[in-house]
Amino acid sequence: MSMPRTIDEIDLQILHILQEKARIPNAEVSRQVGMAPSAVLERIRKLEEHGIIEGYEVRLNPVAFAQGLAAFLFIEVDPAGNGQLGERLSLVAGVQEVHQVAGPDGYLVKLRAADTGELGRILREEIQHFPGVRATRTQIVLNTVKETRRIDLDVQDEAEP
Amino acid sequence: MSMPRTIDEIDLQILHILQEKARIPNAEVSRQVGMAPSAVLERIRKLEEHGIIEGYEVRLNPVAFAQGLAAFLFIEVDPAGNGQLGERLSLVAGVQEVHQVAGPDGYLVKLRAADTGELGRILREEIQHFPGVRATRTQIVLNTVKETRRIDLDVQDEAEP
DNA sequence: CAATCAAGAGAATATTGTTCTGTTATTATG
DNA sequence: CATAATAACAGAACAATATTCTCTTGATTG
Repeated sequence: MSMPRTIDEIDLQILHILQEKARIPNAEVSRQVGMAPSAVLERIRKLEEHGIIEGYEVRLNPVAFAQGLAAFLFIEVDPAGNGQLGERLSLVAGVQEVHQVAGPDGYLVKLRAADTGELGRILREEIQHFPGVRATRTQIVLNTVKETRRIDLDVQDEAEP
Repeated sequence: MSMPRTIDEIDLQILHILQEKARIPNAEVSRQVGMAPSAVLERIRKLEEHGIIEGYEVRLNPVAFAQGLAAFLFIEVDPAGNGQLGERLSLVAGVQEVHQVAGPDGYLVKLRAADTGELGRILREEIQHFPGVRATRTQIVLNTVKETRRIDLDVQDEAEP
């Protein structure tokens, strides 16, 4: 039996194209990488099966949905930590990211709201009452220089998840 | 002259479908919202033209590209602020987000690296030498509970950008 | 009450997605 | 070694989709 092939140059080309514009037609990708559509399709399917491609997303303009304000919260937790806190935080309206972090211990939360009024309300009326929350530090985003999920496709090793 | 229509229920349905799975065929979207493909295509194009849809992205597994470690840096800046710092930070390998924040003033940076060794190297050999950097605080992500860019499509008002 | 325009249905056609088959190169395996 | 198994791909065939066009409708406006 032979191994299922690792990520090669052509895979990287395909992924690079998809990172630029994920809704591009398969036939167009084939043209750009110089292979038959069937071959490209097979590669993309394998990348999906192996969990290297996790999904495809549309990027929406937050301003158009009254979510123009971004903020990061650092939430310091009680020593007798509540295990459900992360889950509860992730359900709050506008919360896009919840990470458990070290140094110092706590949660880092990224959220979006319409304005500072709404942000304050969420903090005061929701998050600060969650059990396990000892203190919160809020950092409001004044200006976003970069915001992406792209991965540099040159420095890669491969490893199946 | 009549106005170019605001975001309505059908637009929200379409955007919701695309947020789930952006590479879904147009014809399938039409079926799900009960409209002709031509009509859905026109709507999607307008959403793109108006900047409500900003683009389509593939989501890759960071582990497959030796970017399994995530960290947030808070970078405190010199009072005599250097205007280029944000740009420089955004060019560092692995950096996915750079936000200028208030309270206290500085930059919040999200970056990915293979491991703590590489992270340390980036901090020591690159970021800490950038002019304008006074101090950095590093928070390493132990566990990510949620990480998305989706927007809740129910609480929306509409507003063209 | 036309004239104008946005919005969409439906048909026509260009293009693409997907499956299938055959070929080649590579790798196990007896 | 020989040969069986497998991965990877091209190319063709067909199914499905994307896209354009035309026509209709309903709303708005001068």
